[in-house]
Amino acid sequence: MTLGQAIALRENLSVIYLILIKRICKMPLMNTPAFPALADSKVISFESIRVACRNCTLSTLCLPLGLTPEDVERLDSIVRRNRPLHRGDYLFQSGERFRSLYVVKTGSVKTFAQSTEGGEQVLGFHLPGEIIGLDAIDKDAHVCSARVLETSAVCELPFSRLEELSVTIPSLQHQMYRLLSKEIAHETEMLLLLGKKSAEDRLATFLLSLSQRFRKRGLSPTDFYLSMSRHEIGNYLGLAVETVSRLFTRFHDEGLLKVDRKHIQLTDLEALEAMVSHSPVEEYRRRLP
Amino acid sequence: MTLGQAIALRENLSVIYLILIKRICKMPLMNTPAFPALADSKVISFESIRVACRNCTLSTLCLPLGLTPEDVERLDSIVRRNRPLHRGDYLFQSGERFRSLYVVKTGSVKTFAQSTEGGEQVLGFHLPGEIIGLDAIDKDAHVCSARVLETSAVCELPFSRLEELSVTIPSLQHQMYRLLSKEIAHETEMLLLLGKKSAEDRLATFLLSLSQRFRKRGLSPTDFYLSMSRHEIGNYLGLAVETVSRLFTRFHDEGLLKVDRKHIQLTDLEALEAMVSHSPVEEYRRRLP
DNA sequence: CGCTCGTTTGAGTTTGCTCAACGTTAGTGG
DNA sequence: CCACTAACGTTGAGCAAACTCAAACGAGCG
Repeated sequence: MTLGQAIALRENLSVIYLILIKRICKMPLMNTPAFPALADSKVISFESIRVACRNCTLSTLCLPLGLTPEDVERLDSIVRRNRPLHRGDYLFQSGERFRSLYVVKTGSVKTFAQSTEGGEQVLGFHLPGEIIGLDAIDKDAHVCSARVLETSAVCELPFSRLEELSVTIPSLQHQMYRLLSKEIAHETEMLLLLGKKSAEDRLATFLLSLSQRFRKRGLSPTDFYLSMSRHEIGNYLGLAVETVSRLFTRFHDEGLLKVDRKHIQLTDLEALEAMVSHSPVEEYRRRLP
Repeated sequence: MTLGQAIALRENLSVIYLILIKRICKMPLMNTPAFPALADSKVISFESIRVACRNCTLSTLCLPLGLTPEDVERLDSIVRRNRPLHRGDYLFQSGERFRSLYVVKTGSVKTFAQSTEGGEQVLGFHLPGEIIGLDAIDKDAHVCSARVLETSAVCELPFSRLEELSVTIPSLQHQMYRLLSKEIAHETEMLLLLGKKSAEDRLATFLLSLSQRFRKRGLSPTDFYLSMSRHEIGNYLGLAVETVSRLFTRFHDEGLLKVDRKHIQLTDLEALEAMVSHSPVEEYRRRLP
């Protein structure tokens, strides 16, 4: 049971067999304290992931933010909701013609760039509500690849249609600008991370970033499962696998967190936050609601 | 005499005293093989940097790309051309309210983020035609600071007006999307650089990037002056000053380049390119015109 | 001329990498 | 259902790339 599936369950399926789920997942249900009481006898239907934008709880994170109901409807009409993808499936590969942006609906996706030596740099892990493919607009071709880390549902937004639509909906255009800008600002933070921070600082920052993103999605910020491997974390943070492993062990020993394979419990958020260096801007925002 | 000034001279001033310039700059004029014959007797007028977009040779690099003459005219009407800035002047500082995007017209600008420890991460060096401030749209506040590295002219584009305009000019909107996307793709490359590459690879990549950007601007790709200090280069590349210095010395000894203070001559581009690891996408693009 | 800043060079240190071994998990196929 | 295997994760030892500290030099500026 991973984050994406938990969200799928909570947000999109009205009725399921909890017990069935538990057996499928072979681990306790995480992040589902508010799981609705279950009574009926229907089995998971992956068709039900095809939720309209107006009913999607991710709409506050995704593109529809600030749009009128009518405009959301128009946006909804261009969204393609394909069948769920499975671990390892590609959303797109580097070099492919750019056609669509993708929004993670449930599950998680990693993006990565490849270099000639076969070397791979993980560029990001994308959680529900996050948009993928923005870097492909300029060259009209994907400059990185994207594969799903676990069974995931993804909305597809044909970019040409999105662009047409944004011509007629100024607030959508604004939202697009914000989205693109947010991505730039985020990568900027990553540059600071990779350029200046220590291994310890990097992992702490990574965990806190996940924590905050889970919180935004109404999930536990202190208790979650990682959908990516140690290798992928290390690659993302510019560290060797061994270093990541050792750091997890050390953090564990220092009482900062509990770690059991992919299951993470942040037991001392304060200490973890004290460990990372913040930018003054982040600092300022922290004091706001 | 630095790049920016050379461009200013070539592109914006119809008549100047070459000798006067030489004295001011106290070094030979670089990158000005096509310098127009000079005859008249007018002194530099910094007012003349106020070139309309339609006459600006940077328009192929900057926003007007692909716009009709009428639309360029409309874009031109919102551009503010302020007086030149001098070394160390701020375009904006982190935390400031976001009002405008800036396009370097002549000279060069560095952007950098600050962390609580007073640590500074240089995010980029911006040459003529390059746009600054795209990361501020989302939060409506600047998340990094920008200061000019040498006397520079900068066009200011009030973003609210630009946004209004882009609603009515679809090709401008498209251009904006491309621009934002390009920035993301560029930072992606930087992530790969900082995450995976060796010190040697980083400096080589940096020099080649400069080289290519100079070439695009019609300047010598092999003979140029750096407007930034070793310290700033090191900071940008995630290296210590000493490492940068040592690498320059080593590259020099290996016959890859000649370096005298800020004056760089790349004598063996091939070898330099062989040194850096390319992404398959870059590889593919390289084979195209 | 003397000051400061930027750069270079050397010496020693350290962080995080590489290599290697081993235990564990999960996926596969009989 | 279980055995097998490949991938993943942890741990240790040694190493090296790049950092820090220190000092000297040169350029540029008042």
